Amino acid sequence: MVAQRPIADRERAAAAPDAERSEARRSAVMMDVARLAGVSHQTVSRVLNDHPSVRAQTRDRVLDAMRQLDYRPNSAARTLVTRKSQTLGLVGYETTLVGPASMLYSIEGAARRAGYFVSIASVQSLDTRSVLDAINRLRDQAVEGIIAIVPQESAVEALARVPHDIALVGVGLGEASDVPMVGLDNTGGAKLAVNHLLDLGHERVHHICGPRDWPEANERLAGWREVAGAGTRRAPVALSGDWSARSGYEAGRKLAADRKVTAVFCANDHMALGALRALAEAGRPVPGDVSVVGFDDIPEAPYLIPPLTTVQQDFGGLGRRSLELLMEQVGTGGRTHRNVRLAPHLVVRNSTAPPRSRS
Amino acid sequence: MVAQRPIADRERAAAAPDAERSEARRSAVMMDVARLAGVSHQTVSRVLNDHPSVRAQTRDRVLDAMRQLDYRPNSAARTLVTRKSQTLGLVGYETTLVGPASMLYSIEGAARRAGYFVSIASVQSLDTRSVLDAINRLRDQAVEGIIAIVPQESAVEALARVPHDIALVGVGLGEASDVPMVGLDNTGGAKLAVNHLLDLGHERVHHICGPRDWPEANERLAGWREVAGAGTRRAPVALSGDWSARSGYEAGRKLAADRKVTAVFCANDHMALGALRALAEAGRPVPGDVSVVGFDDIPEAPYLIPPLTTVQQDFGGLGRRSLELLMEQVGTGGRTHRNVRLAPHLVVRNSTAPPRSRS
DNA sequence: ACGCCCGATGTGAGCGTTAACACTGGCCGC
DNA sequence: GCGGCCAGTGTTAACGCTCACATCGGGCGT
Repeated sequence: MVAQRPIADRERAAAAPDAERSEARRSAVMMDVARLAGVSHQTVSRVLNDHPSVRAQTRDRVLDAMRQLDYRPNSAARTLVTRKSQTLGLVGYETTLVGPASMLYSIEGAARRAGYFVSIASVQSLDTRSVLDAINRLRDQAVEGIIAIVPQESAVEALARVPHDIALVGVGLGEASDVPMVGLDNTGGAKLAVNHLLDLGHERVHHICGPRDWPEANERLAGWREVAGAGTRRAPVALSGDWSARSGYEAGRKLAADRKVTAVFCANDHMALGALRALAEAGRPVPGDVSVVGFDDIPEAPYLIPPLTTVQQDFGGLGRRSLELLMEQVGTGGRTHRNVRLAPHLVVRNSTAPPRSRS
Repeated sequence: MVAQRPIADRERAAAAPDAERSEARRSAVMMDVARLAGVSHQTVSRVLNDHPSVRAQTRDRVLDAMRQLDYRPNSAARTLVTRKSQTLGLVGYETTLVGPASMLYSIEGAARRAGYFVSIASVQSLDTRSVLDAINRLRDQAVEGIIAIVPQESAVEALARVPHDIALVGVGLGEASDVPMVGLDNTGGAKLAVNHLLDLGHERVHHICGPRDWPEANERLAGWREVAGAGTRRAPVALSGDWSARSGYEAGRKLAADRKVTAVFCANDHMALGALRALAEAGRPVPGDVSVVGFDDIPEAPYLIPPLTTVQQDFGGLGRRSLELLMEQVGTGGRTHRNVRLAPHLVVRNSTAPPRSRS
C-alpha cells in the first residue's frame, strides 16, 4: 500500500503526450481564453462582466473559447481585487427544530437568487463567547454580511458587540438591541391563540412556556398573559418548559391532574405534542375535555392525535425577509435600523372545542 | 531606514497625519503589521503560518502588532496563491426532515475542527440537473471537496457525472455508483425492526415504504421483504408512502380496515406517526391490537401516543464519517473508493407488543 | 477636409498573500 | 583562519483578476 502511492502519483504527473507541462493540467485562466479567442484578457473580463462595449461577434468568440476550455473564473482573484466575496454568513444554532432548518434553506435560496453564496457557522451553545467566535470565523472568510439565528438573550448581547461596520441581521431575537431584526409577531400570535380559546368559551387559559432566556418564549408568554389575564380574569401561573416534547409531557401531566383545566396554550408544537400525550394518558380527551393550542405549525401538526390547532409561522418568509434586510445594508453600506415583524396566522384544527361544562 | 513614514504614507493616502482620511480606513494588511513590528511582510507571513525559523522575540513583536491593528489575514489573497480555499461544499435537499438538518450541523462542526469552512448549496428538487447546478455553484467557489446529501436515484446519477478530480462524498445514496458513500445499513435496520415484530409472535408484518426512487426506502423495503417473507411466510404487499405523516395516515387507514393486520413496520417515524393516528381513529389500540415500528428515532418519538418503537439512526455519526471520508480524498488527492455503512440500533418503546390473538 | 468624440480594444498596475531564493552573521570543523 | 553551513531575515516574483487609462479607427459636424 505504502509503496503504491508513488506509482499512483507518478501516473498523475506522467508526461502528457500532447503538450508542454509535466505538472497536472492547470485549469484554464482568463489568459488562456483570451489567447484562444484572439483577444486580450481584458476583453475576456469584459465579456464576463457584461460590459456593454464589446462587439457581439467578439463576445461570441470569447464565450466559445470559454466553453471549449471549460473556463471557470477564479473567485479568489476576483474577490482580492474587488473586495467583494459574494458570500454571506449564516450563524445557526445546532438544533433540529424545524424553524431554523427551513429558514436556512430559504435564506440560501434567496441569497443564490441575489448572486450570493452562503457559508455557515454553527454554534453548539448560545453563550456570548461561542456566538462571537462564530461571527469571527465568518469575518475571516470576508463575508459581506451575516444573518444570525441565535434566539437567546446571551446571543443578543453578543450581536450587540459586533462592530457596526459589518452588515448584520438577527432573526427571532426580540427587540432589545440596536441590531436589525426580523421575527414573528410572537405576542400577537399568542394573543391569537388565547383569544381563540377564550372565544370558544373557556374561562381560564393555561400556558406552557418556553425557556425564559429566549426572547420568543417571553414574547409569547407576555401575549398570553395580557389576554388571559385581561378584565376580571386572572391568568394562571405559567408552567415552564424547554421547547421539548418531554417538557411538554411533564407540564401536561401536572395540568391533567387538575380537573379545572380546560384550555392550554403551548409555546410550541413539540411541547403541545408532549402535553397531548400526557392528557391522553390521564384519560382526558382532547378536545372534549381539554383544548390545546400549539405554536409553529410543524409538518406533523395535522397528524397528531388529535390534529393540532396552532399558530403558524412562515419560516420561509422569515428567511427571505431577513435576507432582504441584510441586502439593504450591504447595498447602502450602513446598518438599517429597522425591525421587521411578520404576522402570524392561526390554523384551527381539531384540538380545540368549547368547554364541556358550559354551552 | 527611510525618513520616517512619509513616502509610504503618501502612496496610501493624502497627508493627514493620523486622522481619518477622506476614504474609509482600510483594514490592516500584512504590510502594515510588518511596518509596525519593524520586520518584513514575509516574516509576518512566517509567524502567521507557524514557520519554525522565527526568533521567539520577533514572533512576539509581530503578534503584538497584529493585535494592535486587529489584523485579519485576507483569505482571498491566500487562496489565490496557495490554491486552497479551506472551504468544503455541502449540497443539501430543502427539507425539514431531521436527518439532513442534524447532519449539516455535525458536518460543519467536524469541518471546523479540521480547519475548513463550509458553504452550502441547496436544491429544491433532486433531479439530475438541479444537483449538477448546485455542484457547479460550489465548484465556482473553489471548494476543495463536496458532500452531497441528495438521497434520490436521479441525484445519484448526477453525482456519477461529476468529474473525478473533485473530491466527493455522497450520503444515504445506496451503492449503485462509484462515488464514495456513507450511509446507514438500512437493510439491516429494517431486519432489526421486522425481526423484533416476528419475535413478539406476529405472523405477518406489513410495511409502509418510502418513495421508490429513494435508495434508502428501497433498502428498507428489501430488508423487510427478506425477513417478512422468509421460510414459509409470504410478505404482504407493501403500501407506499412518501415519508410524510399524511401518507402514513392514509396507508394506516387501509391497514386499520383490515382486522388481520397486527404489525406494521414504517419506513420512517413521520409515516409511523400518521399511521398511529389512523389506527387510533379506527379504534385499533396500539400496541394492544396492532404493533407499530418506525425508523429514524426523531426527537418526538418517545412522546407519541404511544411512545414509538423505532430504528435509530446516528445522524451525527453519519455526518462525521462523511467528513472523514472526504478529508481522506482531499488529503490524498484521489477518490477513496470506499463505502461506509453505520450500524443501526433498535429502540424498543411502547408501540410494540405480542399479538392479542395468540399467547 | 479637419478635428472631435466615441465605440471597441489593449496595456499596465495593482489587490494581499505565499514561495523561492538571496542575503546576512555567527559558529563549526579542520 | 577560512570555507561552509545554518538560523533568521529580506527581496522579488508570481497567483488571476479588475480598474484606470492609453490607443486606434472611423463617423460626424461644420
